[in-house]
Amino acid sequence: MASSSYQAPRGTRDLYPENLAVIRHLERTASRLSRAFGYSEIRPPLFEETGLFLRSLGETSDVVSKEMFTVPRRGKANDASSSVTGYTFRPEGTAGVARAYVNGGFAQRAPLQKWFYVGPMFRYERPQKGRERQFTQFGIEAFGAASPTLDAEVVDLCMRFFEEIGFGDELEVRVNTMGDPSDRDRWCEALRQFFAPRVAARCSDCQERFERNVFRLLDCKNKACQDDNEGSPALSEVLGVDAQTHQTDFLKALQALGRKPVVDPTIVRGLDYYTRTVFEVHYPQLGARSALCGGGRYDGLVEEFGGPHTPAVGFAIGFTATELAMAELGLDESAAVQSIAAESIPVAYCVSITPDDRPHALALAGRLRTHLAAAVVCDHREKSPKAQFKEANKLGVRFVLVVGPDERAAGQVVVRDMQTRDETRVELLQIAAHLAAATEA
RNA sequence: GUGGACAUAGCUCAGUUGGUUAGAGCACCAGAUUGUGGUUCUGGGGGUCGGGGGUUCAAAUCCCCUUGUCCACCCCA
Repeated sequence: MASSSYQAPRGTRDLYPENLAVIRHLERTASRLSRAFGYSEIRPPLFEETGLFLRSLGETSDVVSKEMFTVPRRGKANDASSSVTGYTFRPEGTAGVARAYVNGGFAQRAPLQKWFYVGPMFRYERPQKGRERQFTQFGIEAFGAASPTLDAEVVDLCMRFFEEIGFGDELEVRVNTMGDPSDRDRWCEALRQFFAPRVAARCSDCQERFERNVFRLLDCKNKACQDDNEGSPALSEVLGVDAQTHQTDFLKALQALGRKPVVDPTIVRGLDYYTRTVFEVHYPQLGARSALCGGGRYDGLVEEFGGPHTPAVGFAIGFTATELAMAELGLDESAAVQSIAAESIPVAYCVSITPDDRPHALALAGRLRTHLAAAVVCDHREKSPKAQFKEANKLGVRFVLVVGPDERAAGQVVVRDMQTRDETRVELLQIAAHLAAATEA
């Protein structure tokens, strides 16, 4: 189908100029909002030692067990003195950022760090609606504070992001707690004891989950399995006092911020590092892939990476699903997006009448570029004057500058305003000032 | 990894029970008397009908294989 025999790798897409305005809007909003909340940008590498992700995400997680883009280490592959077996393109941002936090010595010299990042992530998955092998995430990570008010502020920042993009009441924040590690261990044990005698009667997926991650038995969509969940031990039964207090204070703080979270016990994040607060933001109309954002607290991760015990909380927003939701709500054509698209429209097109005029039109464009903020272009395809006007119109250019034999003889240029169709003759030396003034008005 | 649908021009798609040089709209390029745009009119370029094999006098159309895409499951942003 394509004229080229090469195609973009499965699960990736080319972002052409015409599609980039929406993405830029998301990037700029992320950056502006993060700074407003006191977060600074961090850029860790796009790939890390494979072991980093094994350690942080958990070897049984789907991400690690079947979705990693990994390249083997070259040369010293058999070097037993090195623990590095290979490198993996980051499937998520938290692990790399936490590693950078430890390596930078922040835990000792300035424990409180609030960081954000925007960039590509990679997962070797079967692509489908809202899911790609290379996708972009905007994430924030706040280290060094254990207070539930920080959890609430993080959720607020997340919601503010969507509000700035133009979302309204369509979004839903769902929150839950995973407890502290000891709570989770107790809960896990209780669940295993509860389900061990009955797992054989459940669906094949659940048999898998029982071995891999018992928590997931709880959100199985199979009706029979849901019924079977009746009477299973709840985390709240084994939740420690500290984690419990954290959760109630977190909810209070959210209310103080005017947020109305839905407490949803089925939110059990798939990654090992979460503790206490977990949350997701959903756009329910999106169906299968309705989660736009996932996040939570991970108080043990920094320690896991060799740093001192450091509480931390963060989230990641996926642009792919966000773009889909935006398109559904018409937000991809918002004034903000259109104004970004307009940035790449040239302000002027220098038309040459005869072949002899071409070098002069080219030179005029060149001179104007140093004086004007917006782009100035001219023809390079030997088009007729009429065709040049057509192209200028197609580009949406505001002014056409006509360079012909008459104008050259007079040391002037005809400036045509494509909106009003007014034409005025302007001295060569005053064109930049003329255009600047006309653009202001 | 499992299942389903689809694959014709740059894009969106027609193509009747297999039958002559495969079409439309949009886009692109060029014209419609003298140096000027958005409408209209005329003309033009562009397709190994995803690829390979088979059935047939004849295949875009039927069969097999292959590659790719989309959708869903698992799981996740």
